[in-house]
Amino acid sequence: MQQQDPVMDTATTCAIKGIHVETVSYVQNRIPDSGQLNQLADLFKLFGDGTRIGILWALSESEMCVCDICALLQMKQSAVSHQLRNLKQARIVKNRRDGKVIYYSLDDDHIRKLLNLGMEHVRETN
Amino acid sequence: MQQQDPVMDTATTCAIKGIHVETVSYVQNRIPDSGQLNQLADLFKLFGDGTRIGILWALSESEMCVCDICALLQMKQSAVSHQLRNLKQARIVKNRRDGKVIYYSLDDDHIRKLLNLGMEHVRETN
DNA sequence: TTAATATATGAACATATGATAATGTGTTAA
DNA sequence: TTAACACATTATCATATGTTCATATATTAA
Repeated sequence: MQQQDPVMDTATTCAIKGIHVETVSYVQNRIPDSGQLNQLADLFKLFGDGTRIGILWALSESEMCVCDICALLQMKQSAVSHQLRNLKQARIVKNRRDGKVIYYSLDDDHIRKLLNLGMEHVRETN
Repeated sequence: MQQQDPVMDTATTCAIKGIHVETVSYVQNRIPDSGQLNQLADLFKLFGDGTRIGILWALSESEMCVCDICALLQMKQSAVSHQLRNLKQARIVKNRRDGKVIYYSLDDDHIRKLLNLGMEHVRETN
């Protein structure tokens, strides 16, 4: 995109007149539809909590059962179970049953990549 | 990690007795400290909102001023400004002033990679 | 200096979210 | 079948979060 001067445009919802019409339409044609953007936001939302990130990072190291995670992260079983449910609904984790025990693991290798890429950014901004 | 049988352990915070001691200590040695995990969660939290994802994706296509974003996403100037502030504090976006206009852009190429990687996952789970 | 524009900020409010307690479900072993 | 265990679910509550309205700040042009 090249630089443009702001121009007058009366057809905006916000109270402001000077928008860069070319930029806006350029971006409009390249941005995903709001459905996909919301799905993407919902995915990241699940990464946006300290305890869930703990669970995910743990599962990226090894398959674990619910009470292993409780012990590791010092959380109540109920809280862990609730979060695992959220993560499973979004297909971020999967599970298998072996007798009374249910083992959880990451569903997809994208998850591991996202964790690592995010951590790279965190470590660089320190 | 090899499979282990659950064992009895009375020193757990949750009410459950059968944890895989080896797994838990294995993971405990590999998981980042809670400070870093929280920083990582805070980063992803900012990606976990539809309007912010819209802003970020837009900025990944082109530098834009505040009112361009308002027009593009049909949002109030105030709402956009608040979110840009959050994104800037986390060094996810940066800005430059040119007269009365302030142009925003992504601060870092990690951001673009995270967006793309996340979208890959979204598209595959559909 | 004053008016107009672009953006930022503060307070208030409604909604979303995560943790908890209590209870329910499913599995195994006695 | 009964008890014990691992996990899931429901309801509730306190807190976090995003948007809005009103107003403040900064820059430019007249």
